[in-house]
Amino acid sequence: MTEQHISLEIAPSSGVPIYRQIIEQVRRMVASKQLKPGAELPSVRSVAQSLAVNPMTISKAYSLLEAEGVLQRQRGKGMIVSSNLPESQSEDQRLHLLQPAIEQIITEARQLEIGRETLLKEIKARYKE
Amino acid sequence: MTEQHISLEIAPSSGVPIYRQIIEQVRRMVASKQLKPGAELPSVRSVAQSLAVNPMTISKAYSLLEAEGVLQRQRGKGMIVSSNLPESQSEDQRLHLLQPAIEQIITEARQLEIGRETLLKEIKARYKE
DNA sequence: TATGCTGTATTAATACTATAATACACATAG
DNA sequence: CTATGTGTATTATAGTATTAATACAGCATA
Repeated sequence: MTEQHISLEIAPSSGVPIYRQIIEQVRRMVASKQLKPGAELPSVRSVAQSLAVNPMTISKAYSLLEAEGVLQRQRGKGMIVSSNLPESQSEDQRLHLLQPAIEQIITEARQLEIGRETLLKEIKARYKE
Repeated sequence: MTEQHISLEIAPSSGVPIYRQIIEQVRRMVASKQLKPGAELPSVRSVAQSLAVNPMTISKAYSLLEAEGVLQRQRGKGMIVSSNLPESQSEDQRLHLLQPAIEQIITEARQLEIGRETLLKEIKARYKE
């Protein structure tokens, strides 16, 4: 079964549609090779159950990821990460996927008049690796 | 007229409803006193025009902010920042409003396997104050 | 008083998001 | 073959988001 045990999460009150939150998470995990080409994704029904959402919502996310080329469908089995993906993502390329979040947090910090050093200090404190 | 010249922005492709983006920005500017109690907000129609959006969408945001107590309506004139707001927001309190964005960017960085130092360096480079 | 500015209400239409309950074709393990 | 597991399609329903075109009441001022 090769359980990858990846965990998908949603922020119910964020305003971002559930299927989009799923898509973005899978995209990031594929880009970082936490999900390698050929890896199986958890089934639509299991994700739906653990997130307490409708299976069709997860199916929609998977379908769009398939259309995007990130996933491949295996009839009767499940979804796997595409085997023919653009070459290994360098850290610079992955950083590109993080840009929107960086722009967002800087905008919010500016509007809150929270200076750069305070922001950096806060992230340093919260980001345990 | 006391033009405050505050600028509201939206990210059309973010999935977050426009009226929620407006609400969050105003909340932050009020918390940081960039919008002080009594300050006039730009009119529904002017914001709608500059964002190329329907006036009712902005009106909805303003109405919800009024219900929340952040804004007060002046019939026939416009919206102003409430005069009886909870006392001055300390930086700690403002930092609280930033927590969701911090959680979000750390989650994304982890999924992209971008380490703390890389993240900090990138923010430092982008945040010019 | 007339003009022009506020926010808002109304009605209608459209689109998107999500849920629920079924059903189907396919694959695989027993 | 049977049972169970894939993803997906269908139909119906609901709530939300957004737009459009009007209209109205209140305020300010020339």
